[in-house]
Amino acid sequence: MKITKEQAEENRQKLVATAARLFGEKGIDGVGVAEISKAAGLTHGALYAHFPSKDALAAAAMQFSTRNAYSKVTEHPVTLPGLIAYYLAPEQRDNLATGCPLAAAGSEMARQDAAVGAGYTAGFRQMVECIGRQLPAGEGQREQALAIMAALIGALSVSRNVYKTDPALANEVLKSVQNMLLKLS
Amino acid sequence: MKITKEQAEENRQKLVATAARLFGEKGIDGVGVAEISKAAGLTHGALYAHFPSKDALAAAAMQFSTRNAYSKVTEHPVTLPGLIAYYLAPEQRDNLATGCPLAAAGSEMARQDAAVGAGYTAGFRQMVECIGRQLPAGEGQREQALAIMAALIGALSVSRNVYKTDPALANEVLKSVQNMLLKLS
DNA sequence: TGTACATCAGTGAACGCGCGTTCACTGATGTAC
DNA sequence: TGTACATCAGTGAACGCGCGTTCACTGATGTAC
Repeated sequence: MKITKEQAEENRQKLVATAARLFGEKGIDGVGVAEISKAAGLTHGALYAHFPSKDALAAAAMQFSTRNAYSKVTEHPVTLPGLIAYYLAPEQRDNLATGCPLAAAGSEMARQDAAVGAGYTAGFRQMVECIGRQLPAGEGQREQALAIMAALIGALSVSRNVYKTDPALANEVLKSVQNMLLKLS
Repeated sequence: MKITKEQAEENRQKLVATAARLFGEKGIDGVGVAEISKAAGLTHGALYAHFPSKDALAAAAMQFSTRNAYSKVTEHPVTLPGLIAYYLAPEQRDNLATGCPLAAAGSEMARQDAAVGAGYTAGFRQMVECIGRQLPAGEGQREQALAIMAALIGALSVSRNVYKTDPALANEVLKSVQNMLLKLS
């Protein structure tokens, strides 16, 4: 049963958004095409009408996630302390689905399709530039922005990894990195 | 064909060491029991004579990895700048197999068996204490150690994720975090 | 020390299952006349 | 505007494959006598 072009485009976007959410929650290798399609209200066959493979969908989902995360960070007037506090809030840690995909990705990028890794890198660069704009111009500006972004990602990642075993430690990690980064700026 | 107790114990250790290496390289969900057993010179059936499940093996491998990483860091007299430089050397990034399991784990701990997560947390605590010992005693000692360890893990993780797409950026990340941490101490 | 036998680490075929992908088919949409 | 037909998004059964796990079996080891 063919449907309108508008409906088809809507379905495509639903697939990407659903995939982005589920990949964030369970990792790319942790969700199957059947689960994604079903959650988007379609069958897996339909997915292959829009994307040639799961890898292609993963690449689209990564772009979607990073664009989303970036616009969420920049939609309000940003200050660096505000950005750090927002990024390291416990709610960010507990919200894998729509949180920052750079932290959710863990180390699995190395094992993914090249296009997915490229999306990650592009998203990382964008965030680094955003942070750089909040720093005083000068020689160490870009370097400091890189270090801050890496520390933010590390804090969120570690906090998530220890959370199940030791929630108090997970909170300590977030707080510690936040204090370290605030002292720097 | 039964073998000596010594040989059996040796096989068990070989299984754990091989699993630790392969899990580090490809992630726990990225390697099968058949591949691990074969690489250890056994069949998958033998694995189940030593461990009740793949999860149990993963937990043993995580303990093995963290113990290994810790002793590698502490076997030489440690200074904080030396530890940071060692941890953030490009060789560390390129060596997934025997590198720090805390960084290799990415964010996949949340989806693993509780025992594996507990091993991660124990390893993290141990490293934090090791760093803390190099810091001046005082109120912020533990907090600073936590932040440094999280930043180290983030740097390595991000560097690995962007490496395939942009090796120069990957090196910049390591260097930036190293400089940031050295300035602190 | 020599013999009979129980133990159990290791083998390899088999299990059910979920994976990513393919494909013949459907039928409303969009188009050509 | 009305009719005939090509298009193609979506369906759902089927594919081969690798996964974690089970199990009947093997045979040298370790032990009891």
